Amino acid sequence: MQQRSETTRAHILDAARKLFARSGYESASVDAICAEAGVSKGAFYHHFPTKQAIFLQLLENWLSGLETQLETAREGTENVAQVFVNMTALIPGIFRDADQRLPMFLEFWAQASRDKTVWDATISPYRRYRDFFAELIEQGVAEGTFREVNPQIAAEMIVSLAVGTLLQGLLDARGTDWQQTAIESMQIMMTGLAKEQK
Amino acid sequence: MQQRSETTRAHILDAARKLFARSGYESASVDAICAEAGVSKGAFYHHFPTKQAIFLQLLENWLSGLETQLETAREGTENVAQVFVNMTALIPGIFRDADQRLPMFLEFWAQASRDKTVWDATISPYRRYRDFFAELIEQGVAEGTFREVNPQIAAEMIVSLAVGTLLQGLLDARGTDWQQTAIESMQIMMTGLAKEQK
DNA sequence: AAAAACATACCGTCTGGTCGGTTTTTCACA
DNA sequence: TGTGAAAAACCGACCAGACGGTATGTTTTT
Repeated sequence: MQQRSETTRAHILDAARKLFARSGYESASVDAICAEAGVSKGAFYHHFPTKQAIFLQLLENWLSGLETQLETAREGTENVAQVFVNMTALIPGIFRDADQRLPMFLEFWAQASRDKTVWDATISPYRRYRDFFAELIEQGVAEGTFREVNPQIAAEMIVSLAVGTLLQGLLDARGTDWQQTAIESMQIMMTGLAKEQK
Repeated sequence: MQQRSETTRAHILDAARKLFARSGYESASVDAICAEAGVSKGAFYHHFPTKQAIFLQLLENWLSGLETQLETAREGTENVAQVFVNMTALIPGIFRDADQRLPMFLEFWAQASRDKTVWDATISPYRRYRDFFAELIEQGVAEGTFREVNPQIAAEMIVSLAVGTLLQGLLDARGTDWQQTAIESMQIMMTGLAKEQK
């Protein structure tokens, strides 16, 4: 069986995620990752060709996980309002993970703006998120829930709001109740998008 | 006169800004910065005690510049709507600068989440931005322009939207007209905040 | 026994920072 | 205004250590 191999690989990935989050991509040395994982350098380079490869693997894992969560929120719903209610329920979990992952996320983006390989790996899931929300808005417009807004732009606005709120939550963790801010921001935005005001 | 000294210092700062943006904080070596600036390593360490010091100086310069721009947008205005109109006019300039500065900005935030010194330098100007918008919202509520929203939360929403839009504009530069998105997002948000709907 | 998984010693390179020396600027005083 | 010495500005060779990656050997699984 290849069980030992898979365990080792998982240990390395986990250690890398921890160290990237703690000290950043450049500062987290391969040696340190190996030490944290309790394996040798030989094992590391047996599983991953370069340091960047493990970085890309972590990126892939995280982004596809997020996508799954989003699609789950839409599953089985018939109107748009219901989807956004479901998404509100996701917020605590997202914030819980964020502390661990966001510093790494910032590095992803910083690297993506310079490195074509990282950019490719980042941009396609990101565009899928955007399209996901654009479809949702379009559906809402068709349903009569939303005004006749441009779905692409509204989708970009949603992503901006999400990213911006997460980043502020990361930076100023103990200053505010960021979950509350996320929910209320979403409500203000929904009011701005809604067709009929009460 | 200390003119030579000041010129050298300016050269170093400018070279550092360029290289940090191009290759990132860690990858931009002191040697490379010196070469770009056309000075020696001795000159570098005569003006800045460490590599991090120059990083902090650039952060300070940028953030205080942004603050000045914001305050200019408020100057001489009497109602809140006017301020936001003025701010809209700032958008093209901000986006023009962003390409050069945002990768570095991402690094600032990534570092701020780990390094107390960088965090301190980042958080206080950031809080001033937030308070600036909170005051603005409060004024709008008092004027009767806005609904009775929580000014702090609305301010956080504005900053989130700004940061998120800029980041997307950086990442997906050629995919959308981001200035247009920024303006329309702002309008949607204003509609959500406004007291009376047309 | 073949192959996959893992260990370890090692290498060339690059890094931030130092240090002793040289050049340029400043300024008190003649 | 000229001058000379102190101070500031600048130079560039050098260092100790850390880094990503490799090469070769050993253990474990198939």
